[in-house]
Amino acid sequence: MNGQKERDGEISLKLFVVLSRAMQAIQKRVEANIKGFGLNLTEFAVLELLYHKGEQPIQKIGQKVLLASSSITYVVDKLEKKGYLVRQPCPNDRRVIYAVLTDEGKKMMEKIFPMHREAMMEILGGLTTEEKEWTIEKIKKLGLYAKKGESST
Amino acid sequence: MNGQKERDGEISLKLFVVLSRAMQAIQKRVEANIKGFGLNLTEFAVLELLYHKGEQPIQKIGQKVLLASSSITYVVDKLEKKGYLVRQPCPNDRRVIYAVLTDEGKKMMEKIFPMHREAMMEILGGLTTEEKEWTIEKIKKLGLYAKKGESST
DNA sequence: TATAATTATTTCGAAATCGAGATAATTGAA
DNA sequence: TTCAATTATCTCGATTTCGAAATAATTATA
Repeated sequence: MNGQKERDGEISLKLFVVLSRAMQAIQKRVEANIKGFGLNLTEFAVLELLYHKGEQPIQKIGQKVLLASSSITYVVDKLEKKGYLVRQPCPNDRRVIYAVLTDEGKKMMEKIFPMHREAMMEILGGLTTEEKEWTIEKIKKLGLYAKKGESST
Repeated sequence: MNGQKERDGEISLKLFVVLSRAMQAIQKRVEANIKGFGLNLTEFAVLELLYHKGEQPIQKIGQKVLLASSSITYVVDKLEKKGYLVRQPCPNDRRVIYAVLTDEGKKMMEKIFPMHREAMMEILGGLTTEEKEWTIEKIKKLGLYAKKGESST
C-alpha cells in the first residue's frame, strides 16, 4: 500500500504553495520598508554584505546574494552611481575587482540597519522566538536537500 | 532587560535569510523541472488553477497566483499563443473575460501534473511528512501575520 | 615556453514583472 | 434617469533579472 506516498505528495504540493505565498507577503513588506531608503532588496543585500563582511570581489557578492554575474554588474553599477560603494581593482590579480563601501555607504547602513532589524521583528512577529528557531532548522534542512539534488532530478 | 528582544532580532534576520535561500533553491529546481515542458513557473501556476478550479475571470487568476493585472495579461497572452487556453468574454458582464483551458491544455496538464507532484515530493524530500505538516502550520501563521500588517509598518 | 583551460567581469538582448494610466462596462447615489 | 465611482482588462514604459558570448587575465599542461 502506498496511501502514505499519496499523502506526502499532497502535503508537498501544499507546503510549496504555503511557502511561496508566505515569502511573497514577507518580501513585499521588507521591500516596502527598504524602499523608504531609496533601495531595493537586492541593493540592500549587497550593502549589508559589504557592511558586515567588508570589501568583496564582485563575483563573491554574486555567490552570497545568489545573483548571476551579469546581474551583479548591474546592481553594483547602480550602487556606485548612488555613491554607496566604489570599484577597486585588485593589485594581485588584475581580473578581480573589489566592491568597497564608501563612507557614505557605511553611514547609510549604520542608520538603516537597526531600523531594518526592527522591521524584521515586526514582520516576522507571527511566530515566537522558539518557533522561529524550530522553523529555521526545518527550513534549513529543506533548503540544503533541495540544493543537493540540483543536478540530478 | 531586553536581551530577549535582541535575540529575537537576530533570529528574525536569520529566519529571513534561511527562508530566502531555501525558496530560491526549491524554486530553481521546480522551474528546471517544468521548463522541460516548455513552461515557466507562472505559466504552470495559471494552467494548474484552471485545471483544478475550472475557467476563471482573468482578474481572479491574478488574485490566486499573486500577479499584477498587467502581468496576467502578459502570461495569458503567452498561454493563448501556445494553444493551452482561450479568452472567452462573459455574456453577463461585458467587462469580464474568462480564461478557459483548451483540450490541448487539459491534455497537457493531465500528462505533466502527476510528474510535477512526483518531482515535488523529491525536491521537498528533506523533511518527513510529519515535519512538513508542522512546517506548513508555522509558515502559514508567519505568512498570514505578515500579510495582515501590509498597510501599517 | 607556448598553448589550452579556467576564472572574473562586462556587454547585449530577451524575459518577466510592475505601476500608472487608458478604455470600456457596470453599479450606486442624487 | 443621470452622473460619479467602481471594476475589469489592456497598453506602455521602466526595472530587474537572466544566459550567452566577448574580453582580459591567470593557471595548468604539453
